Amino acid sequence: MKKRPTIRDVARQAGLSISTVSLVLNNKEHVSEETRRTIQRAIDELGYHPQRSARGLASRASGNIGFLLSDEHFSQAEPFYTKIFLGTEFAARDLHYYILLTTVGRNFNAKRSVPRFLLERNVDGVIVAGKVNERLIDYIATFGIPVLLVDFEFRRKMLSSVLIDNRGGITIALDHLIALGHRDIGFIAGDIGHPSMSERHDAFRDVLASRGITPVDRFITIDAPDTDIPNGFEAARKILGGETSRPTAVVAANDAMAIGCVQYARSAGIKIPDDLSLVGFDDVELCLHTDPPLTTIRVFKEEMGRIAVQRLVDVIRSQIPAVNSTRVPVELVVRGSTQPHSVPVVAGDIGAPGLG
Amino acid sequence: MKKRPTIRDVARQAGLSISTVSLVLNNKEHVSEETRRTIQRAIDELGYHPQRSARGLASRASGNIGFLLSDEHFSQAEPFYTKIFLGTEFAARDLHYYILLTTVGRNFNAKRSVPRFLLERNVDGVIVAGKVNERLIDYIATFGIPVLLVDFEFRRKMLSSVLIDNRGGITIALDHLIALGHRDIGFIAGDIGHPSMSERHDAFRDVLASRGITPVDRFITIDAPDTDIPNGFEAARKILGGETSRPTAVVAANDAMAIGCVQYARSAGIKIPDDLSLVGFDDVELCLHTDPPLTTIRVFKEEMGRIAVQRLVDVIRSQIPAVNSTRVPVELVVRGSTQPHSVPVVAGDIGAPGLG
DNA sequence: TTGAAAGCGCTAACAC
DNA sequence: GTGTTAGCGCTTTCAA
Repeated sequence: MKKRPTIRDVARQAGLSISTVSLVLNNKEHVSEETRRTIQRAIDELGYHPQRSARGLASRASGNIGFLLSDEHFSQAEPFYTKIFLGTEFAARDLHYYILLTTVGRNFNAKRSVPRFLLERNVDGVIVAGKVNERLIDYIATFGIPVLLVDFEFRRKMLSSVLIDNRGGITIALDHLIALGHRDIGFIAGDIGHPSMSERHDAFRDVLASRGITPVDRFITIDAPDTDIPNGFEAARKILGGETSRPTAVVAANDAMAIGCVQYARSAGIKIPDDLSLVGFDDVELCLHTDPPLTTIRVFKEEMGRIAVQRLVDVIRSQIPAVNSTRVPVELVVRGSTQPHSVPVVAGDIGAPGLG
Repeated sequence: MKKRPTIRDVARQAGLSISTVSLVLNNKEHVSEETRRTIQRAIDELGYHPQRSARGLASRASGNIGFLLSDEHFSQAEPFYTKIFLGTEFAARDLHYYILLTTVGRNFNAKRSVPRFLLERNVDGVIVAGKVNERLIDYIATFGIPVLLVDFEFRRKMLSSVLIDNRGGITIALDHLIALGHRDIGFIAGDIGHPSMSERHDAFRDVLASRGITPVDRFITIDAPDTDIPNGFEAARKILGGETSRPTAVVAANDAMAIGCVQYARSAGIKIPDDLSLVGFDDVELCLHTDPPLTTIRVFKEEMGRIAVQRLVDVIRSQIPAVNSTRVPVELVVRGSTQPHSVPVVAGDIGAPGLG
């Protein structure tokens, strides 16, 4: 446990002053190349690393970024937001920041349960992932530090955000199904207050219509309170369990609900993909382990985290609070849960069921 | 963005000195109750919170705890270590610490890729989760800060650790199966270099023997390089796919491998639980979604994280580097993948297959 | 281009 | 019990 060198030691070793060392440490200008090299050599020789607390105190910047996530989102079985967090961690490392993660309850209350890193001025900016209370955002704003939303936005507020190209995802999902011959296509979603969910729903209706297919309300269920597997199961029952005709394909607003759909289908004797084609959204690991593996829309979660940190650090460093939203592209991953729609040739009725 | 009050403001407001305020902030003794109350009132009125960097600089303690995890562990599909991390986060919040997470490559090299929080003296202690390189531990030791291992330990090193009661878990798993009438019991594991894995394996053999059942080597596969689903699939094939008799029950060293086993069984036409009872280990979310849901040994992952932080903070605060290991108990969760062993009554051969 | 010096907000001796 | 004061290791004017 040898005592670590300080900036003073570096200055002495280099035969220069500590302020010049500081200039070099912070990559400031007005330092001759030679001096820079001399100091760099001293730094390397001593194995010097500036101490975070001292820097923080002197510069009034903590070097930390807060990552705020709702309890519900974090404890979700599927590590969707965890992957985003991981991405922030990687980007932060490159940019010499630390990420401080904290979860917040859905019902934010400024009188209690305030993220400590705000009160202690221990973050230079905050990334908020997923759905949170609007008051929380307002509250953070009172601290005068930049905020960036990931996979969330407010209708009435101008805030920088990193978002999923939900519309693009639904578009390629539908075009995939339509190319396979499907016309009777259902849709299931939940937690429709989440922007990603409502965007996917809106896009579903718009794109379908734009392809000349009228969305059938009976095939659409979006009132589930949450987007987990049991809710997907129930939603699937509503769409597939009726007496009347049912869709030949379903788009689920996320993979968890798609898996619920798989489970319902199995319980109801509906074969995937023979009787029903199914497309999920998000591409979480679970997709790989369903039977059959799930065709889905891949979301680059880690990449979203990376971008979020880069954007936020840009704002922190430049002090320019420009508002900008980034849509991260998605891609279609075709696995086993979709196949061409086969028109029953020996069926009693004419053509495919429910074609209209 | 109002300027935040400092300790100076509190002192002025209370009509006392800043050192007395400091004493109150740090819950030190030798302060009269009245003074304490006066100062507390001033603190509340001003909404004062001590600034982390300043505290850190003056006290040479960062107030942070490092959480070190190997890349492989973090990117695992199943959020096993993520749950542990979450637990550390919760405990840290209570104890007014922050967790700084960083991943490290399996091949630690002190010349490069050193966790930055060590170099910058930005953590007061480090929690290492899962299997890591021994040199990394040695390296951390050179910084003179306490280290605590979670779900890992070194044979030759005395280090505090929070461990799973692996032996206890295997014991209840086996007793469960034995109570159901199973005698021919298989075992699959992987990554046997991980202490938890080898402990589970050793326990399997010991406990079985202690119950009067001789472990059958043909029913045991532990040479998979990793513990994921595909490796479980392959391991299951080795045990169940042979020409000769096969076990009527299998214990998998973790749930992922158990799920691989489920998948193999399905592909081979082996029905669970009718033809084969299966017990996993860990109780990750995935267990709930297999068909049938998996009987498993529940590990209290979040609790392990909590305990780790509490232990580590104890050491940090007391400066007493006592070495102690905690075994966190586990429990049996019976779901659908186990059932009584049914002796075929109308079979051609006598008694159950492979009974010996 | 470099150096001297004044803090940043707090803790911790040490006086009183 | 409470106050005074000297730093902690750095950044940042401001001079030189």
